[in-house]
Amino acid sequence: MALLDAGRSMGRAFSVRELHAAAQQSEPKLGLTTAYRTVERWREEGWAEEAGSRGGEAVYVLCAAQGHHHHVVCVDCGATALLEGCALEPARDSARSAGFDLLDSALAALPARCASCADGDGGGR
Amino acid sequence: MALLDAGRSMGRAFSVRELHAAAQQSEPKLGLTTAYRTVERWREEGWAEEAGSRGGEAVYVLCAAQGHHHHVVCVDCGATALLEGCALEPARDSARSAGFDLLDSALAALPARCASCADGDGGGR
DNA sequence: GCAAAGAATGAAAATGACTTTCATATTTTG
DNA sequence: CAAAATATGAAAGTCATTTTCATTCTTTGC
Repeated sequence: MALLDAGRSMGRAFSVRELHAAAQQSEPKLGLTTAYRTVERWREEGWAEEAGSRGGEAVYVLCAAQGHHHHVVCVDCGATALLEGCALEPARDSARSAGFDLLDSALAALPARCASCADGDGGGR
Repeated sequence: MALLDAGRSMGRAFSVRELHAAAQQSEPKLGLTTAYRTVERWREEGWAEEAGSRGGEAVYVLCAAQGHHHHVVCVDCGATALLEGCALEPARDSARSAGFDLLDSALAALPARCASCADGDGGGR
């Protein structure tokens, strides 16, 4: 599917509209509605995670790994990295002792800033 | 200000619309626009943090503490708790070694589920 | 093959949160 | 008290996301 190729080839977090634009280069008549529906399905099936929003649009990341893992996502340019190990365990313990269960699903993409965006490079995007 | 009273008295995360509805009980002609403007200002000034969204609406928490701290927020009922210590330091270190800086501002409210919502109580709200 | 049933698609319309605009009221300041 | 600055609300506008609905691909059984 053109959308999947497009998603993989951008290598960073993307909004549905960006994904749609990229996919249209190989599949010109692909509709925006389908892009929304497809990303939603990816999310339900665990292939993608919502990673906050940029400029009013929700952005998503394709999951590199299955199972328990966390990404870090640059809020400026969308660059991502996979975190090693379970860096959130201490937070989870702390939450548990307050009577809460951290939601891994919602924490799969941690907002951050990558080095080049921090430098004011403007990064990519 | 009626909005501040309303915010404090709900004791959980709230959307702008909920805050507006609550505040209107004591100030019937208060407009929704003002509620949006006020919450935005709270956020700029550090009195409130955005805590994700529920049902398409952004939700906010009033900050109990100033400075470095993290809340945990139930995505179902909006209940909140303040986490002790710097439970996110390990995650920050892990991110740093990948070349990213975690954004505290965006992580001030960690999505979770409180005990009563996990039990299927439906919690509050 | 081939027709009926089901799923996927896209264009256009609808929804709804949030923002802007603009004219009015309220506060500040001298 | 008048002039300037600021806050307010109603209505209109914006824009991402969803729905609707008619059409087009896929199945599946025969």
